Amino acid sequence: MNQKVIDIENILKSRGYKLTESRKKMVELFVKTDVHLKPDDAYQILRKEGVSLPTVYRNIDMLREMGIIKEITLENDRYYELDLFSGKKMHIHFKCHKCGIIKEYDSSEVKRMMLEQRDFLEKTYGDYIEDVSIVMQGICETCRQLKSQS
Amino acid sequence: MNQKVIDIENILKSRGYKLTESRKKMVELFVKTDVHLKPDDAYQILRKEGVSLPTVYRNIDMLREMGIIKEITLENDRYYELDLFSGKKMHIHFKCHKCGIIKEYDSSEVKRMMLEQRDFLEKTYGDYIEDVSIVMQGICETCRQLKSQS
DNA sequence: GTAACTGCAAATCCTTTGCACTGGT
DNA sequence: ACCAGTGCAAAGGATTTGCAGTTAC
Repeated sequence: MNQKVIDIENILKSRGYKLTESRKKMVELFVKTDVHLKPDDAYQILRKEGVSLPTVYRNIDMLREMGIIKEITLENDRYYELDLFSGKKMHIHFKCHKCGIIKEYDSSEVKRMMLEQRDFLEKTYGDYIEDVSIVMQGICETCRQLKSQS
Repeated sequence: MNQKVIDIENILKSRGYKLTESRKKMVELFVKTDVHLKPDDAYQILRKEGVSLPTVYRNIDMLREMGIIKEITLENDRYYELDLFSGKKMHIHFKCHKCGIIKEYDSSEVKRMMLEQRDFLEKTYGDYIEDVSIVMQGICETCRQLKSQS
């Protein structure tokens, strides 16, 4: 079994949570997919294994409070994704408002710059910044090409 | 009357929209407050002038499509604020998860860096980025001080 | 005059909750 | 055996929609 899954399960147990079937399945799902899922996305997959919607929501809340997954909000939708092993990971998402695709920019260059910005802002404003989420919107490469053909 | 209000009204008229009472009042509200408002915040103010909730939503959508206001999503809440005269304005918001206060970082230094990043990402990934919204979360200065006292 | 706009009420969608039952320790 | 965790059904809150009446042009 995946080591991350085992680690997370141990964390849950050590904090007094029960390792139920639904929780195991949810943890596996988040580790396996490793991308943003809406609660209903997770439900559509987990329902096949007999997990109910309220349980999906309840366990999302629990995993979030434990810092195992994190929330990203884009427009009216909330997404969740694995966060535990990401350290001070920065989330830089792009959403195309033609086709709606969401992708994550994983550029170390940008992350490095963003870290500098964070430190600068902390110094300037005195706030303690735990989390940075950047959402960019526009038109993705694919849609741009479609556009120029028509 | 405020010049911005007049400008926006002219834009709406020129695009074939009717300048109804509710729209005038909404435009004035967004220009006057110049901060993020939830749909219901706007409604609580505008209802006193006889504007209904569905109309608030419908006109928010319309003003957004016209690029006059823009949406910011923080956790489960959607906020809207004036965007027309902001050019390629970057929105950098900070939310304290102790007291819930939301403030905008208005640092030209960070905006300059963010512009570089945007250009870099456009080149790297080929997407056309129209809009950048950065949400930082953590603990604000005030709450940090309260914490250290206790 | 007429098409766009509005208010009202109802529908819809996402999320949460109450409660009795079940499963993990 | 106990209490956290679950499914179900129902409640709740935000947003959207259908429709008949109204207003700006």
